Amino acid sequence: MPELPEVETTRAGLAPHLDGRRIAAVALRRPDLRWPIPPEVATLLPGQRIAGIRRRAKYLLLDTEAGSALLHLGMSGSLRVLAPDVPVRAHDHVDIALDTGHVLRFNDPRRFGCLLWQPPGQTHPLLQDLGPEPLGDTFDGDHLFLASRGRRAPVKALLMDQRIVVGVGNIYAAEALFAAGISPLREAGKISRARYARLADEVRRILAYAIRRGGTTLRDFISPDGAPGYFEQELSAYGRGGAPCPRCGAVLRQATIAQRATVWCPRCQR
DNA sequence: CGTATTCCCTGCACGC
DNA sequence: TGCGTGCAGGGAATAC
Repeated sequence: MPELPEVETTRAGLAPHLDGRRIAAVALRRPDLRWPIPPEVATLLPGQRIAGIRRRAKYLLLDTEAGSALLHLGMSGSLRVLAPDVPVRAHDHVDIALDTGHVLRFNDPRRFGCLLWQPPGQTHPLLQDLGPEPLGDTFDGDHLFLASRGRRAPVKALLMDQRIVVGVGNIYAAEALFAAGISPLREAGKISRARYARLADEVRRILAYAIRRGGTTLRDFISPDGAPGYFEQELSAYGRGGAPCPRCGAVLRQATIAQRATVWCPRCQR
């Protein structure tokens, strides 16, 4: 499923095919994904030149002078640049045809994704309250430490709160907490500054690594497939409940924390 | 305000 | 083989 590294990899893969191109046509096969697709997407985008494609958190913004298309891949969405003769498949909800003849196609079986509109100079409400980028300059251990004071929720919930820091989903929260040796159950407000420094470092390291890996397998976006490059066998904790801890061999525990399946090592993570 | 719960949707892995 | 069931997930909406 697309997490921040997959979204960033998607952005990087699409950019060479989209930058500077003119949009020839927009085809909406479905009027809604998670929310209704606003009319501007179909009425304003055709004829526009693509100034660039940006990422903010797990959102992608396709910028034009008329405004920006705001996309989220949800958990099953994908964007591909395809040759014009590639047949439409199930769940191919939106086509954005380019002047090159290629088509930017949005496929999303579960429709947790969205396609919305952001007028020029405005910030969409969905982007309004987002926290800092984990790979940006303003995210570090002190940020987590200060944001966590007074919080009684488990640290895993804090880490996945997009108002605190963006882009850390269930997989990377589990992996970062494992790497930092912090129990996901620990009360966020009771964790030391030093331990948050370690956690922030691990978040950055793991996300950066995953982006590097994704980048190697998603190079060619003009192709019918291309799976995300973060392979399951590289995960230490996520999805491995009941299996031995890769560091100490103890049986990894699994429980539901903040409504999400969570795996951790009861010996390594305190 | 912070925290917990519910819901959206479909594909897939199960068990019978 | 085919059915039913439960689960997965981001994050907004809702409830406390």
